[in-house]
Amino acid sequence: MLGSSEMRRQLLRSSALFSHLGDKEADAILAEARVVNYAEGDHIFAKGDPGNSMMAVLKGRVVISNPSLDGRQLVVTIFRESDVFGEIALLDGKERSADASAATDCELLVVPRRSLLRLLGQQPELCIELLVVLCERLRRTNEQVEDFAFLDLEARIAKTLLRLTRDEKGASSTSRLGLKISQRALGELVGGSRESVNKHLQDWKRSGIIAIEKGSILIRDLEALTDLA
Amino acid sequence: MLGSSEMRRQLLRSSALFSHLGDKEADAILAEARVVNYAEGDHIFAKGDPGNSMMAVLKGRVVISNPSLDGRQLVVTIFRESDVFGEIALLDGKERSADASAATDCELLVVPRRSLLRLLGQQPELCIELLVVLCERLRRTNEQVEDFAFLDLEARIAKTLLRLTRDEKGASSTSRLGLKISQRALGELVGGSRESVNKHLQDWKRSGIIAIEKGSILIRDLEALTDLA
DNA sequence: TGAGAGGTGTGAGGCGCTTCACACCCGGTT
DNA sequence: AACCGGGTGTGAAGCGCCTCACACCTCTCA
Repeated sequence: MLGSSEMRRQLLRSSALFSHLGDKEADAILAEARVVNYAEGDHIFAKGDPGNSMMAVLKGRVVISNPSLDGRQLVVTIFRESDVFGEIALLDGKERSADASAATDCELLVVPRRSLLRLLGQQPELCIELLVVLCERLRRTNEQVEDFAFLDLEARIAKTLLRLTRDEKGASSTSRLGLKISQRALGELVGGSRESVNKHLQDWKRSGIIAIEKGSILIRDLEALTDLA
Repeated sequence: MLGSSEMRRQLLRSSALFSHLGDKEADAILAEARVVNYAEGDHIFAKGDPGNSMMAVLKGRVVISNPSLDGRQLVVTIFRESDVFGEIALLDGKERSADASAATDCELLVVPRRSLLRLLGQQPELCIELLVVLCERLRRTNEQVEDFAFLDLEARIAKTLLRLTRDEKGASSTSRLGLKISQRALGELVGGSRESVNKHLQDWKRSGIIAIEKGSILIRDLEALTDLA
């Protein structure tokens, strides 16, 4: 257990937000943060909950989604290792603005509101780092609004398909661009029905743009897909 | 001109973001900021421009909109006195993410990137203030995504109608809730066509929810409108 | 082995919204 | 006067997407 404290620092710094922290600051956060495990499907927090903590993903996937009155759902984002989420409610002290649940088994670092606020007051650098994270978030969300306003379902599917394969296979060296996702889940990502998603995928399969095998989607003509988006 | 420096500080502090600044800090910003005037309809910046400044609205209205390829437009927000905008591009140093133009004659305080960044590093309080502003922005944008995903055009019109009257007449004491806006502009706000907007307004007029006179929309049954949204 | 759950494929019908087309009204211009 | 541009009102046609309904496939579990 001797190396444990250094290991924990490394863990913390694997998140973009905390990557520039010195040992002292890292320890300050770690002293008050807890590591929590969730099993696939677990509820992490719900829209409307008081937001008194922020999370960093250490392992696994977390989906952020918005419930609608009639039971439908819109998946807003999927967070992975080294991402940080839940900052909004934490910063302004209001309610959580969306649901979060574990898409896979996962491990989260939970930072309580108080600790982080105190640290932000002392660490302008961390503060600026967080500003940048929020800016990125804002750009993505703005783009989402734009997409809903201007793009039809087909284009939105194409776009998110590309995005998903991009950051899924980011560093890995898979020769073929493949993607394993249920059509219902894809529908929730793009704000469409499962049936409509299926129909577009079938169209694309017929034109040779994609192939579907074993519940996985393979992209055969990346260029054509990019044109659609 | 003796009182000018104190007046200028007051001007700066009228923006929520800068309201807690001390004299020294206020002067530091003011020394490098310029006041610029725009006439109604003027272009302030365009999507894709390099973002090397941030603006605070001192007088007038600024519309932030997103252009689409086919010439349509979506109005994202309308900023007014004491609002701040353009922080995103400033903070991450990338391109402007939307168009900005003057909805009325207006007066803006333009803060250059360098000055603000330097100040942010020295002033944790300002930094946190800015974080809060960004959080609010994010919440609004998230809600917009939600609205596009779940609400039909009618509900979106109802909602923005309510919002517009709310913050238009915020402090003023107009007995009747009225609103002067062209139906085309309303369409751009809600992401719909001018014709569709008109048809819904006519429906509402027939049911006595609103009245239309002289190009102005009067809300007669606020409750009914709230139900629709 | 059979039942049930969850994912997939596909057609019919319907609703909401867009586009197009046109008519009307008003205020300003020449 | 005649004329224009901009805002408004309205109907017809069409398309995109949704819902509903149903068939099929595969995996898991009793």
